[in-house]
Amino acid sequence: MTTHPAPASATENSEATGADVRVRFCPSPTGTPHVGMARTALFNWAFARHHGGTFVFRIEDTDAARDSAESAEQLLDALRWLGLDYDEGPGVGGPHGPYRQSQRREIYADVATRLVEAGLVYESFSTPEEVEARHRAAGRDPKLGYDNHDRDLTEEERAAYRAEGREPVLRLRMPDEDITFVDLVRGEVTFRAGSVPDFVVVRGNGQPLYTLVNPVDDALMRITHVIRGEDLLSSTPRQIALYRALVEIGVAERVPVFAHLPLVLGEGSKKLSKRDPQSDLFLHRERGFVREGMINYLALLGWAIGPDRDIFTPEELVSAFDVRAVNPNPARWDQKKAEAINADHLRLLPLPEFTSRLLPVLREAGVLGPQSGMGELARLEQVAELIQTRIQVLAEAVPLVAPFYVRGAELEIADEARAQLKDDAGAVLDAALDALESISGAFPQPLGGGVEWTAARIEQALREALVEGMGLKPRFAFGPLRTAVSGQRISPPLFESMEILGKHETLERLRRLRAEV
RNA sequence: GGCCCCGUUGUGUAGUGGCCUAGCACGCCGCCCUCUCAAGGCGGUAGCGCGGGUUCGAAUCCCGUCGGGGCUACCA
Repeated sequence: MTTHPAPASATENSEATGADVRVRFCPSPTGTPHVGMARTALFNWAFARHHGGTFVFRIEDTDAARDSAESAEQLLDALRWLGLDYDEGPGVGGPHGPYRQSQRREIYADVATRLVEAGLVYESFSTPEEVEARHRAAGRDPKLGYDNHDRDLTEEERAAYRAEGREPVLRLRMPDEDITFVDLVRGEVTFRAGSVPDFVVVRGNGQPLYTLVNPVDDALMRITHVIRGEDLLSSTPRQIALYRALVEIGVAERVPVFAHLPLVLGEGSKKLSKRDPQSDLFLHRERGFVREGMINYLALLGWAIGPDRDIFTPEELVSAFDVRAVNPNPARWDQKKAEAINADHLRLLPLPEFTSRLLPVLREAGVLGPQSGMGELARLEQVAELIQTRIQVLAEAVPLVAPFYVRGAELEIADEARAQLKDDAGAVLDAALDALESISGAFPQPLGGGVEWTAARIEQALREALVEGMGLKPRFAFGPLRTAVSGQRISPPLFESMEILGKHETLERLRRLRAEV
């Protein structure tokens, strides 16, 4: 853990440390939610909640060509699923709204005008081709980027360009000095003077760009800490420069504190791409990640709660989270570890809760109908108890639970289960049938007693008949029964399954397989 | 190419000069338990990128080097 000193200057950096902390999550609605994005949201949320501060959600939909309403809807869905509640944002409002950038055009236009009037931003007419040509002519690398050529154009020169029909972009004049800031994750970071060219803040058509809009909104929304991905680290000097300009014209109070989170990598040390299915948050949800498991694993991508521990609840994350303790090195998405963490959380759920998490998954899979009666739900809880330690993600419950919700006659016997049957399968089934017939299938009596069809009783009878009676090894004795009862090679515990199914159903399944061998 | 970031077992991490013959978790391997599969228990595998320094002592500090990554738009 590295702890960095508090920022020195009050005007350059926020001193907020308590309830005055304000952070934001501000994705642009392009595509489906990404796990890296989810982690960024999570850390911002945890930081705000830890300090008792404010978590702002803002939608950066300034790119009409790529943004979509469906994507914005998915963002909301993702935050809702993870339980990352925000204090200000779309739907809940707040004192600094609106919280969709597409509704803030006038604000940006106004700020741009003031920036121009203050001489902090200037009109630039150069085309990329002209810039490159000048670099070549001067013997410089043509890929250097903008050359600050239009910084000091005279009124006449500008008029001449306009006469050609050119529409200028607006560029921010970068300061002629090193830009240094203290990153909460990385410590002091310095960008050399002159390494960042003057950049465009407003397009030729008057549309403001991210480079303007993002810091302007952060300033107006009084954001104190900017916590975001490392991919934005290199744009920080530009934002600081713009921030200083905003302070100068009275739009911003101060430059916020920055914290750049490590990237989330995919296989082979490349940034986890949106194309990679593992990056899709909803695919994991569909697989049966629960919110607690996803949050836990996401938090582990760059942060640790303690030396000998990695399972914790969202509440524990909030109370322990410290962005300064986030590791700066990139983290790889490890599906196996993610599922193992999720499995731990499944086991931590109280049985009734675990059962109700299973419900939508089973309905979606068609195992259960859209409506369930009391009896069906009661049985589900019994089955759930048997599988709670047997699955890592909810979707894995489907094949284990399905056999309990079909009638014996419709039970499909899987090939691999049938393949395990030996020559003695018929004899084993006969003996089992015989042994089980003698057990009463009576339902439990209210005052106790009458309960004979229990796992313990079933096991006892079967062991006597097959293991002791026929001299079979348990594994071979019960194999055919498992195939008959579940139709699967792998199933929840056999005797408990029989108990849940009841005597009638159990015997029917045994008889049915008996007839086929 | 330029600018910036990063470098502890396969993966995620603990580690802030002696507690480190480097801890934990996932993975993998083996054993135990066992009606299958899990869970659980026990054990094993594997790491400080490299080279110099500073120091009585370095994973920890410094320098260099190598490697990986990000950004380099009138996208965000």
